Amino acid sequence: MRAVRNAVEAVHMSYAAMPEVSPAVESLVRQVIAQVADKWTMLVLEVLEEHGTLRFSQVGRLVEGISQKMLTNTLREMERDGLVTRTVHPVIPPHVDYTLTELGRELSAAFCGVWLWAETYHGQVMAARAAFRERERA
Amino acid sequence: MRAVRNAVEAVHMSYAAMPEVSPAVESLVRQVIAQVADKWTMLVLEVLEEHGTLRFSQVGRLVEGISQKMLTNTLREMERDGLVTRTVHPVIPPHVDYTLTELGRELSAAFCGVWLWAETYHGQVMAARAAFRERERA
DNA sequence: TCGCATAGTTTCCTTTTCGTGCGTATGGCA
DNA sequence: TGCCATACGCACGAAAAGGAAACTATGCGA
Repeated sequence: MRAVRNAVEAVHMSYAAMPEVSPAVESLVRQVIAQVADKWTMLVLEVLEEHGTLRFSQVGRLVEGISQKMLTNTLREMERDGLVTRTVHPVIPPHVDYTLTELGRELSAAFCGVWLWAETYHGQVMAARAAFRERERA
Repeated sequence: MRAVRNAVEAVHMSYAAMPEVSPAVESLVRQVIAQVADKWTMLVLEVLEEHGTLRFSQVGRLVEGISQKMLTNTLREMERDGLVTRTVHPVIPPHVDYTLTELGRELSAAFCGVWLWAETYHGQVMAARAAFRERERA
């Protein structure tokens, strides 16, 4: 949080001088972040942002590596948190659509920075890992 | 990835027309993201960004809720990935400092968007959850 | 001489996570 | 008369995550 304020206000002010966020809000935010920063959530968010409305199995194919169970769980949680809307067409065989809500699209945009970072620096991360392995072999 | 390109280029172009990232790079990026989006990593990143250089136990106190074991693991992984530098002062009792690298600071900045999102919208998330509980009680 | 401080490591144990496989409803197709 | 397709829910078990506590080394102060 305070890190966020830093970036937003773009200043080097004394930390002690900054207004404190209430601990309750702080813990809520942490909780929300911990859930939302989940690996599958991020990936589902991305494919929905990319492709718009998708069916259950389409998401499953696009995310790749996710099991049906985790796909169900992830989509449920995202629906619960208001990130996606779930539309059931009561036909047989079943047909269910998922779409990002405005909240979901905002979150996806917020994650862009992280995706960019990963794209930009994953080479450096790999290099760091190689160097680390070298060092610890001694 | 393509979502990132979208944001960066700020266009509504056909997805098919966009240059594809190689699957190898794609999977690397996913792997890096999955590791880096870890709950403890994010929190450690935040306190180090806030406070600059910190000792092991200082990080432990500031992160709050983390066990010694997880703190060790998290810091090791972050060092391995080149996010922090670890400086050992060979004295007794031991004294070890941790500082964000440039890479770590960049990542921290990239996460700012997510922190901001959480701060801005956690109320809406809570509301969505309450509404969801209502709905499923039927 | 006792024990405290520091940054871990290691062991043991519990909890959580996750994959796999099976069941389900039913209209349409062979 | 089967059997497939779709979007799950459920149960079992393996694997991993994670917490608690003990143990390390050792100079210094009481």
